[in-house]
Amino acid sequence: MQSRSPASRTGRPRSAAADAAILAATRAALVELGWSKLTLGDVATRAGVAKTTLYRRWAGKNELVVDAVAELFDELELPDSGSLAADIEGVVLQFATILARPEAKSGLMAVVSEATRDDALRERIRASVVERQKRLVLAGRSRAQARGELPPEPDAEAAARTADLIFDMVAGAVVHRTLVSAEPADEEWVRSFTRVLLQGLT
Amino acid sequence: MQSRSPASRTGRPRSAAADAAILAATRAALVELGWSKLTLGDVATRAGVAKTTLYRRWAGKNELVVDAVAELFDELELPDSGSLAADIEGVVLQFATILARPEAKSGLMAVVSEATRDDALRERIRASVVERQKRLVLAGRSRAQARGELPPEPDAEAAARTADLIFDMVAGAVVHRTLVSAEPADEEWVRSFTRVLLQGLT
DNA sequence: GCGTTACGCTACGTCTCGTAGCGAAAGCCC
DNA sequence: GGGCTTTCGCTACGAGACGTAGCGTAACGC
Repeated sequence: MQSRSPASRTGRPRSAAADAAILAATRAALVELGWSKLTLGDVATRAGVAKTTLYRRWAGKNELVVDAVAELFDELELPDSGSLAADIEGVVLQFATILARPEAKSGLMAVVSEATRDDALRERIRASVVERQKRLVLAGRSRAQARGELPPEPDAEAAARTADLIFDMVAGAVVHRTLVSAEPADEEWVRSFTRVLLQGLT
Repeated sequence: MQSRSPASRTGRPRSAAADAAILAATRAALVELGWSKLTLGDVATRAGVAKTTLYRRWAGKNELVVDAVAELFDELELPDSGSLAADIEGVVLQFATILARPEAKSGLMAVVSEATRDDALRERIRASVVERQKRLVLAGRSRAQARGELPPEPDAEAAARTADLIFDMVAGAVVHRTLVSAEPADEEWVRSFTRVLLQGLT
């Protein structure tokens, strides 16, 4: 969602239902057609809105798909399973499950690819997907430090670097396993991965 | 390159120079235009061939870019630096350097995205990029095992699984760091990453 | 009711796609 | 050299998506 200018309190308000319908239609189109064959005209028809309405809210296909996919990851939550290993396994498995869905698979990588030449788009992805879910890493770590499973970081900067590294390793490995190797990131794989990661962090 | 039927020994042979020119033109177009704005007509013009010639050799944009990008990774080689940590750091840094190039960035992720709905394309990627470079993991490991830095695997199946896991972790982390986090995978980052990975494997 | 903004609809020029058809060129074999 | 086969360059084409403009209507706040 782009921040509409807060001064605009007059006139007909934008339909929130239309936003939801458009994003849902985008995901449905991603499932059926994939990124490359998805057209904005088709999305508009599915959502029951005019094509012009769609263009008034999003700059293009890229921004629309980022918003549609970002919602998928909001259902992630950190389980409170008592041990760091189980916490990581739980979150990684959830992440893998979401990423296995076709709308996430074909949508996410496509916009990441586009973002290599579009700074604004990359920032949009970072803010609405990555930074939003980094909370899981931070919460899991502080919980583990309270239990004494992880050593405290020497300073704030090092803590941020480590969190970034963990995020890159977790997200990267799951994405590569799922999309490139095209093998399921199932429980057995998650256990092996967690063991390597956890042993490396202590 | 698709395997032309070996029985066709008659007629005018295909120009090998044209193949090279097309792949080079594809990389140049990826640099200047990126994936989404790259058109096959433009590539043909750059390469100095007719558009029809291009369609006679490749099924479409996806296959062409896979071949063009795959060549980039052939320059990877395993340094013989004496220790496993230095070997890994060297390869990861090479990989990161290649991936930082714009033609690799925008091309690779785009075809991976397309491959989520195209089994043949995914297999093409796997064969010409992933499987081709997995040699580095295998060579590095056997060398480290000979030096006693890594324990021998119990059986062949477990060895293959571990190799796959390592590949997913290395490639995934570098890709995520470079493309999503959009931070350089420089020497400092590579050292941190290698430390975590290596400690997790022993 | 009045001003303002969002909406649906239609129409349009532009671009890329992928293919078809043609004559010419470049090899092999006799 | 002549014939056969396949590739090549070129042109042209219909199809489809893009993104925008213009218009009349609908929905809100004051």
